[in-house]
This record gives sequence, structure tokens and C-alpha cells, in this order.
Amino acid sequence: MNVTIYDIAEKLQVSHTTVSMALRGRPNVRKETRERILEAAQRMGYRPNHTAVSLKGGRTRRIALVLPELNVQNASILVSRLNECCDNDGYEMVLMQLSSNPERSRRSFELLLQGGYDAAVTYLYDYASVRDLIEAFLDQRRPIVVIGAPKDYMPRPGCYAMNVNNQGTLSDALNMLIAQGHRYIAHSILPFQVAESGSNRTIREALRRQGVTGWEPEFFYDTRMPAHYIRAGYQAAGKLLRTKPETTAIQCVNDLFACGLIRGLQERGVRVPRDISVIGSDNLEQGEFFPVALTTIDLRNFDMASAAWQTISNQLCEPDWESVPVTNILRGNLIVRESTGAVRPDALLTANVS
Amino acid sequence: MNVTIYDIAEKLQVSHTTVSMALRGRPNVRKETRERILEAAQRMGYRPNHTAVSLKGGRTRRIALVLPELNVQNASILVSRLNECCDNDGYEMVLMQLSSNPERSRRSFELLLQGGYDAAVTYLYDYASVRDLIEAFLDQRRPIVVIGAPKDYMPRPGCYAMNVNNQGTLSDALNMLIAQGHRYIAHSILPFQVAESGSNRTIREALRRQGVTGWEPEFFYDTRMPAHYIRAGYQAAGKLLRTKPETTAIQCVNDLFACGLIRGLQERGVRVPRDISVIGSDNLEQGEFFPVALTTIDLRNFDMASAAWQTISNQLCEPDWESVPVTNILRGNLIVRESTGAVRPDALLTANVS
DNA sequence: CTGAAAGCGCTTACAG
DNA sequence: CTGAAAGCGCTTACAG
Repeated sequence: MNVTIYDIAEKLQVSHTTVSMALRGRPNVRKETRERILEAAQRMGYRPNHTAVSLKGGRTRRIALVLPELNVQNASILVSRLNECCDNDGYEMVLMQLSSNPERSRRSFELLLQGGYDAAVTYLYDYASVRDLIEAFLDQRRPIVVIGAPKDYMPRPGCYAMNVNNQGTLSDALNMLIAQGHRYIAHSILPFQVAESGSNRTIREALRRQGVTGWEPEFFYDTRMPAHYIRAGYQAAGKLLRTKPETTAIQCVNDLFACGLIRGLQERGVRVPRDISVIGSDNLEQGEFFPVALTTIDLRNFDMASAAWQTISNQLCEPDWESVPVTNILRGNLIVRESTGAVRPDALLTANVS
Repeated sequence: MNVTIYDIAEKLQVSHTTVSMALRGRPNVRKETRERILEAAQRMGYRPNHTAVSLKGGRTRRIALVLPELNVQNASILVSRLNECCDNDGYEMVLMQLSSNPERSRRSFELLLQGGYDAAVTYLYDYASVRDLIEAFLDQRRPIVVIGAPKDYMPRPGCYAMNVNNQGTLSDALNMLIAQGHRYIAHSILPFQVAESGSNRTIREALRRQGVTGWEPEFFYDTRMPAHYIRAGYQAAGKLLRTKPETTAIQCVNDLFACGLIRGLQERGVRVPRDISVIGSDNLEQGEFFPVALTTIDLRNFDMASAAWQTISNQLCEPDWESVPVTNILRGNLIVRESTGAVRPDALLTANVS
């Protein structure tokens, strides 16, 4: 059904070896022979069988990007940039979406181990539950870039951790908010987030320096649909007003959550940024065009993708399974738009009183 | 490096044939032998080599979903639903993003032809430029579902066209708008869209029945970045107000464009829906939570994905390369939210006068 | 310059 | 119940 090198060889009365050599551009084929072969291949509609090439060569030139299913949207820049990098170097990027069902999720990951991917990039919330699978991948001597890995994560050859220094950017955000008069600054936490103990401490300390004590920055929102962020944000509005009515500013888990939250607040007559300032995270393109343009933290997904591919590409060209890589840390950028602003005088008053 | 069936065979002093049989659950292996093999495989961390299995079996159990790169967002429901369907049946779905650069785009498509995908689903704007590649895919006897194909598209075995009946839903939308008093109803067109001659006619006719003549519904917006819809919508606002100031309602190419447009209008002091009603298309989850919740047309991407997989799955189980399939047409759903409403009295007046 | 042979890891008739 | 052999489509030493 499909044209193979044997078909070409037969038609031209040469060996399949010669056909293969000619097609691969090896110099040891007479010019005339090569031309005949190339011409015939073209005419017969020959296309190399990627599966066979992979089996023989032991490399598929295919890499996997593994994301939590419903998080693809937040990482769309990462997806398209990594795709572009792979493309440029003749690799194929496969996007693998991990279900939020752990059983299915592990099953998908198994495909990663069996599918012959040359390398992988992961960007997950929950690394603990797939740790063994990542180890198995590394045991196969396939490099992996682990974005957003916990700080203590597996320092071992072939495994490259990359992170954004949230604390640094968070400090920028806090400085701005404090300068704008905010004192009751909250910080949303969702159940499946890596507990960022650091953020809470950073906020608490910054506030203490302003004389604010006894304020718990953590706003925990429990949602059963982990990644329907926008809906979660929308639903969280009520709880925020109920449980932390003093809040004048909140930093959200991501832009979608922030978008939903703003809508939810608005429905309750609370205006952004007049009554509450909102900061997102991800720097989705859309954020700029929301009716209240979103102040956000750019997680540098574009640069993350570039760096990830650079790393993998190096490791693929000159494998190094000896040295233990150090974590690559990028600093996020605070992008200020309309959803943050000066605190209302009465809110400020409340804060000073406490 | 990797454990193969030969390694297991050697360790257990049986043939690799027996190992393969046992692993595949063939009944012709003595119970005790099978158990020893299974146990050893487990212990040694054996994982079947997908590439080898594919080469032997001629099937990869991998299917491709081909989308224009920057359109993934609009189709996110399609992506996740198809992914889920494949998952359920033990297939792997690979998302392939076609660059807007035609050269690169064709190169990616070549990977589809060489990659050994068992089937493909495409959802493209521009089919003309990849027509030959689709034909080649079909020549390989791989089924393909073509969503959004032009009406005259390749009726041939193995090629399944699926469409949403936009005209029907558009009529629903028009009925609503007209009942709300709208007479100057526009319709956005972007350069790379399949010219939907039908839509313009449908609108024009509906309006004529209301006595409106001489109104050109088409609002053409030329953008060089085809799929940065939200930005395009934002930038289009000025042109809309300049070139079609009478407009009281506009149906947009998609939700993101609509979102950007609303922002752009708002910056110019034009309120939605008070001054202009806006209808999107795609029914993105976010649309519900925009500060002005978006009225939109649900393109049934979820059902589309289910049907596409059903079709492919059937064709894979019992191949039929004889009968020519008919186009499967779903009807879109109009979802009414806040971005549409009654026309303002003065606008209505203008319309009646004309 | 050309081709016979081996092999990538697996499965599936087929013979014992 | 078990195993030797052939083959999926290709590439790469190696011999001529």
C-alpha cells in the first residue's frame, strides 16, 4: 500500500541499500544512480517510514510536553514557543495532557515511557505522584526538563529543573501595593497547588514592616474542579468577601482565576480596582484586553520554553550523564495594568487603625 | 539500557517468543511459565517498545489532531474531549499545531504523513493549501475527519467531513436581534476566513424582510496576525465606529475577537450592550465570566470531538474504503447572555427612518 | 560505486 | 506447551 525503499529498488533494479544511501544523501552513490533514485522516489510518492527509522536509529526526533489537562490554556505561550523551537530543529513536539484523575494521569505517563520520546518537558502541579515515572524516564537515559519542580527535586544527571523566582516578583508586587496604601493583602491558594509556604511569609513580613500584624494573607479556596480556574475565581468572590472582608488587594493563582474573581466581585457591587486591587499570574494575552486590564505576573513562559529546548537540544547533541545540573531560575516580571490602584481612603484608615 | 523481551528470555532461559506470548496474554503459555515471565518483567522494569510494536503491527494507536497554531485556544474543548475519547480506547492523541507560515505548515503536515498516525482529525481555516497532503494521507488508507471543510470537499471513502450549520444558528441570532429592535446588524470577516458568502446573504435577507435595504452587513477587518483574535478585535473597534457608525449589533468571528472588541468599544465610550450588542462564537468557558458575559454561538466542539472519534473508531475497527461518506452537520446553539440586548430608542429611530 | 548481511524490538504463523 | 524462523522498513558497517 505504502511505497518502500524495496519498491523503488525493484523498479530500478538496484539494491535497497543503494536506495537508502541515495535517499539519505550519502556521497558514495554514483551521481546518475542517485538521480534516478531520487526521481523515482518522487514519482512514486515515497515517504520514509518514521517508525522504521526510529526503531533502527533508536531516536524518534519526537519530544513530549506534559501538562495538566486543563492547564494548557495558562501555558499556551509555552506550548507554542516550544513547538516552534522543536520545529526549527526538525523535531516534533507532542503535547500530552494529563488528566486530573490520578489513575488516568499515570496511564498517560506510561505512554511517555513506552512511546520512544527522545526527551520531555513537564510543567505540573503535582510531581510527587509521578516521581517514580520521571525516574524511570531518566533511567532510559532520556533527558527531561522539569518546570516548577519543588526546590528539593531530584538533582541528578539528565534532569533539569527550571523555576521562576516568585518571591522576587512577589516582592515587587508588594512594594507597589504597599506604596499604594494597601495593608490587607491576600493571596489565593488552591488545594492542589504546591504549598508555597514562602509566599505567605514574604507577605506577612512585608506587612509587618508596615506595622500590620495579626493578618493572615492566605485565602484558601477549595475547589473540586481543580483547573476550571475562571469558574473557581468567580465562585471564590463570595467567600473572599465573607471571610476576609478587610482585604484591599489580592494576588491570584493565575489570570483566569483573577478574571472570574473580578466578575464575581462586580456582581456583588465590589469594583476593581476601586474597592479591591487584583493581581493575576501568567500574563495571558487576554488579560490586557479584559474590560479591567489585568495587572499580572509574567511567568516568563516564552523564555522558559526557549531555555528548555536549548537545554534538551544540548543534551541530545552531546549527552552528559555525569554532571548534576543546577536549577535554572528566572525572575518573573510584574506587569502593571488597571486592576490595581491606590487604596480607598476609608480602607486605608481601617488598616492604620488596626 | 532498556529491558527487552530478549533480556527476560535470557534470564529465564526461555525463548523470546514465549516471553512475547506470555506478555500479550496468549493462552498457549503454561500458567507457571507465564507467571515467572510476568514477575520477571515487573521486577526488571520491562516496558514494551512502542516503536517496535508499531512497526510490526502496522498501527501506532496514535492519532493526530491538526489545528492552526494560534487557534488551539478556541478549540480547547475539542482538544480535551478528543483526548479523552482516545484515552478511553487506549489511543494516544497528538496535537499538531500548524504554523501560519505556509511553508512550515506544509512541513508539519509532512510529519503527519511519515509519522505513522492511524488517523487524523483536522480543523483548519485553509484547506486549499493542504489538499494534496490530505489526499496523500487518504492514499495511505488512513481515515481522516475534516471539520469545517468547504461544502464541495472531496467526497471520497475514508474522508469524513463534519460541519456546524452556521446559517441555522445565525438565523436564531438574527431573529433575536430583530425582535430586540436591531436593524443595522454587522458581521465580522477576517482575511483568512473561509468566505462565508452565506452569512452575508442570510443577514441581508433577514433585514430586507424588515424593510432595511442598502445596508452592507460585512465588516471586514484586515489583520496581519491572523489568530491574535483578541488583539484584532480590540484594534477593530475604531474601524467599526468609523466605517459603520450605524451598527447596533455585530456578530464576531469568535469569542476572543468579541472580547477585544468590547474592550476597544468601551475605551471609546461605547457601552455593550447599551450602545452595541455583540455576539461571539465558540462558547469559550471564559465568555460566561467576562464582566459583560458574552452572548455566543456554541459550535458544538464537544459533540464534534465525540462524533469524530466515533467515526474514526468505527473505521479503524471495520475499515470501509468503498462507500463515500456524507457530510455530518450539527446545528450550533445560540447562548444568550449579557452582551446583547434591546436596541436604544434613538438607534431604533434611525433604523426606522431609513 | 554497489550490494549482501545483520540488526533495531517486537509479533505471528508454523513446526515440533 | 515451546521455540526457530520470518518479517515489519529502515540504516550501517563491511566485503567486493
